[in-house]
Amino acid sequence: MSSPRVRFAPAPTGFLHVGSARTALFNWLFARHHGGEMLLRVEDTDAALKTQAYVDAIIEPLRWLGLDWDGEPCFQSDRRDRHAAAIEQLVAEGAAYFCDLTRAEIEQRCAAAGLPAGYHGWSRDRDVADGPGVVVRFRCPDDGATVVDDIVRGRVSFPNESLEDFVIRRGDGSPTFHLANAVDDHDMGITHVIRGEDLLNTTPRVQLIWQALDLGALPAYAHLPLLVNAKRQKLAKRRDDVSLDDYRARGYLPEAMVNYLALLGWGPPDEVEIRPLDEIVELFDLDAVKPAPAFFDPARLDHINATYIKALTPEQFAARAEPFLTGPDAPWPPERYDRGTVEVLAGEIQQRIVRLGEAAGWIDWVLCSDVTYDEKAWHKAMVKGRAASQVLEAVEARLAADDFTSAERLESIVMGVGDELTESLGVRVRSQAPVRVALTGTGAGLPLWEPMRLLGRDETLRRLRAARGRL
RNA sequence: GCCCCCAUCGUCCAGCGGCCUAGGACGCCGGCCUUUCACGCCGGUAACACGGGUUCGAAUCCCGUUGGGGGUGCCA
Repeated sequence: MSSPRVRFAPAPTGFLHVGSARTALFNWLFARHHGGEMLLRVEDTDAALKTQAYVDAIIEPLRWLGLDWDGEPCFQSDRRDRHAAAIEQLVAEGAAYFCDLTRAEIEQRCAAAGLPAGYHGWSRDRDVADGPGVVVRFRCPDDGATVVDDIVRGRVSFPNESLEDFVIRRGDGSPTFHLANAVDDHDMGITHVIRGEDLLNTTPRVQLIWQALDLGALPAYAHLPLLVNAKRQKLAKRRDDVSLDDYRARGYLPEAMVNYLALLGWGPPDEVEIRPLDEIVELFDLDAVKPAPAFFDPARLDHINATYIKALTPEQFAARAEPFLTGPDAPWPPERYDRGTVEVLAGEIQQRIVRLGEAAGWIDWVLCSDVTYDEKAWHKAMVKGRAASQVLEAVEARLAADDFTSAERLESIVMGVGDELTESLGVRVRSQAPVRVALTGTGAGLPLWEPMRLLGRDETLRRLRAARGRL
């Protein structure tokens, strides 16, 4: 294939939808795989949508994902003159006509004529004059069929009689997206239109406009399977978790998100699913995309994200987790945060978290100055647990004599107390549980030894004494 | 209502007429490891929606049924 050119054409809606992100990704993968170009076109035919905030809401998530585009972003609203000229041409040639009917009037006419709801070409022969509030409608053929050749779906045929004369220019003079789409795709030299299946039904309209304008060869089309929720409905803003930025904020890694998104509707032939992007670029192609809708499965995303987090080096992890460990939501005073501490504990944290946002919950006891006891854990280890008081007393005494330079030694000291008490009392004594509750306030968490060394002798002893005093 | 799309384990993907006693991954269940929680490792569970064709042979091709979804705007 000779250097294709594709475009990602989102409508500015205030955020980037995961479904849009997947569309952007597939366009990008296709372009990169074939050494072509991907352009970014903001579909703001409704010019009110062209604000910097709306545009940033698209661009920033794309950058975060690592998807780049060629040239400057293009705005449909900047091309009003070109669209107006195309509309004028269609009217002049009789391919489109003016209409001044309101929705209510259209319904009345349907009812009066005993026809089902719809447009039925009501103004075709009314010779409406152009003016404020008057729309332009495209005259669709009454018979025959419009065929869409789709890379993912094959040939899809739409009977023209099922197409209504649709609006190509609104009452306020702005073009609708069908018109703008055809004109812009042509003018930008787009060779492949890759978008969601929800737009498949609009394609005959765009093609009809294309032909009426005599724009030459049509681009190839590929309609990607929809991303759906657990109930198999199209992912929607109102009911589903669809904002890409929200995923970022919770601590999903962009490379994990991209990897997961690539797997919805496509799979590598060798079945290796978690892999670097450059390999995906190499393996990806549109003819391997499946037509069936795909469930956006948070559990699978979690697994992939967790896998990527585990693969980070301690330094990388500490750097990437930092935004989640500093800032106003951090549970510890800012001056107690220390990246070095995170690096030392990174490996242990990485194997326990799914999202970066969970990191704080595993190390708060190391960075906070006070311990908050979980009462259930306290009861289990200190009240029901065997010989808690003796364990704490012995551990405290032996730790007082240690210099806290070796986590390994700290471990053997604490575990040794348990073993000795087990021996002398003749029952199994677990020394770790009461020490853990004393130091961390909870019954489960990171291995204690390295954090103890980091905490230092004074703080460790202070916490042990505090717990003993509470018994 | 009308138009369009879709149909392999619960989920995502492999399979593109014989290699299929249908493969991998997630999830789930069980075991091992472990003086916390996890990770890791091992094992198990589970699908070609149904009915007709075509063919020596069908998960793979065709038709129908059923089921699901999308569209049906002066949104995109």
